[in-house]
Amino acid sequence: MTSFTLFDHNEIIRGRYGKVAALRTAGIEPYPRSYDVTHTSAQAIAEFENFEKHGDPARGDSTADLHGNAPHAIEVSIAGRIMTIRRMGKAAFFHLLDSAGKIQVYVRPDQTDEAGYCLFREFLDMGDIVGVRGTVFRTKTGEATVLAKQLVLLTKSVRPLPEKWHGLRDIETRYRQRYADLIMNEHVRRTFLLRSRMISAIRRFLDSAGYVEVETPMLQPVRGGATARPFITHHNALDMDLYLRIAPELYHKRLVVGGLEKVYEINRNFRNEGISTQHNPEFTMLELYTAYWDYRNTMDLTERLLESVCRGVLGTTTVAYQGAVLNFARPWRRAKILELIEEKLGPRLSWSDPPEAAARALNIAPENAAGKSTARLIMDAFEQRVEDLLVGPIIVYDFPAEVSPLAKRSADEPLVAERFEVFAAGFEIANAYSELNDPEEQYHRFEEQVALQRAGDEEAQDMDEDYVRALEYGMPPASGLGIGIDRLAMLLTDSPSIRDVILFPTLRPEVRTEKTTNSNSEEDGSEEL
RNA sequence: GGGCGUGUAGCUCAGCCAGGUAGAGCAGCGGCCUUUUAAGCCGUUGGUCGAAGGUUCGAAUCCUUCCACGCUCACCA
Repeated sequence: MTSFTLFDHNEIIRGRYGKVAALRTAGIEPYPRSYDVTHTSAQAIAEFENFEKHGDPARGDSTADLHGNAPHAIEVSIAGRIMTIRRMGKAAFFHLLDSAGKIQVYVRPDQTDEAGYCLFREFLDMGDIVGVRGTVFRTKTGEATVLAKQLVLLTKSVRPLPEKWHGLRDIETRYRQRYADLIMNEHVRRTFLLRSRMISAIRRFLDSAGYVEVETPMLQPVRGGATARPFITHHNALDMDLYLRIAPELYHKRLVVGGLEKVYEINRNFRNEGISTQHNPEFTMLELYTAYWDYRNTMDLTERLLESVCRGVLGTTTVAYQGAVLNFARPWRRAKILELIEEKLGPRLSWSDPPEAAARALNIAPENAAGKSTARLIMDAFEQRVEDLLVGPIIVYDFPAEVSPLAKRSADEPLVAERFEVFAAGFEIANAYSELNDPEEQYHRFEEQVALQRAGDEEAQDMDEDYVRALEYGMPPASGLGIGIDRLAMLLTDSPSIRDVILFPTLRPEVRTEKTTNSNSEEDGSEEL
């Protein structure tokens, strides 16, 4: 039996370890090194169906018959995990799962090699990974099936798969054991394949538009580029605290100063804030910057980019999300925040209204409005009462400069920043602006952030003197864009939670009740605060 | 952080309201079966009922606390 104890070894697992030992005794390696695969499941089926339709014109055609001995049958070598087994006395069918999907295999003693047949009879279980070489035929129920001529074990599985009909449902187990989730749930495999294709499509679009992909620091001495609470870590050799980045923005604009006129990065940001169906502590952002553009140009780019990604990934610009239908075909509606406030909530406001008047018009109780600026009051109302109503995609623009410390002010309205966000299905998927490149004004805006920090705002940004120094060299007019990759993936895969599009979402550590070991030496009664 | 909900066999779930020997299906194990599709048929093993306290003659069930997860509100992207 097994010589070690681990996790929750039960009767089934102990029995399977027994099989591993028995395999070795029988001279069969349970974990061999490699296998020569010629076809995926999908390729094998496609090739067979093509053969059925057209035959082999060069040599006369025949599909393999019941006994698999037609002269010119399609021969394949496939590999994958056994998902279901139907044993019928001496013969059996099983389904094999590989990266392309499932394919059925037929084993019978008069066709399968003796070693392979014996292996199947004596040792194989659901979950095992095997290699099959054989010919493709069609069963009497019409399924393209590989008649196994040779069958070999590639990896013995010792842990039983979840139930074959209901699959793995428990949400916590699905996130913690994503490997089991991926094995059992086809829609999960599809979701993550689509996410990967989506990111590829974005890279293709930007690469062909002349953007340079860059990598900028994750470990930052100064926090900036967004309003958010950071994670703090420590570097031992330098003996200094560092922030995990909340945004790469300030580094990208340094690169624009340096003459990289079109840059982008698709990478992780970290924000030490709440977790929800739309928030994971680490999440993936696309950020890009274009010299000589303002936010109008970036609006156009955003539309073209997302339309192209939808077409490339879904084959259409129409996206069905949780019952809503969105169309990403250009052009999208564009509306100012104040327009939408009036349209959805009624009052016609101006950024220069006194806060008391704005609060009154928005029906905000005086105790909730105390000390807040007009900009803050309007943004609160927008975020709480308008965003959810925006099916979109819609470009919402002209945000208050007060909440946009890195954005350029509007030429004709100094309280307003040239900034827009894209909303789709009620949540924000993009944020962009004309970049502030006046070093003196940037310095003063940082000073305002520092003042907010002193007043207790944990999300306010740091003064970044090196960034101001870079602006002093001169940054060309430029416009940047950030797109939340996870949220875009949610939209395109119709996923209700961000955790459905992140392979390993952040979870509390699993507490294991250890049945098999007794060495709880760390039991020291130390208390968490 | 607040509110609501969930946690029972490896997996999917009953049982809890109205306390009285812990159940089913799948998986496993032993049989039968050479074209099955959740294969079928016969037999059978498997559980500290999330954890710890309490009430009770007796707790999966009632009470308290704690843990994990989900939904939701607050905060954020």
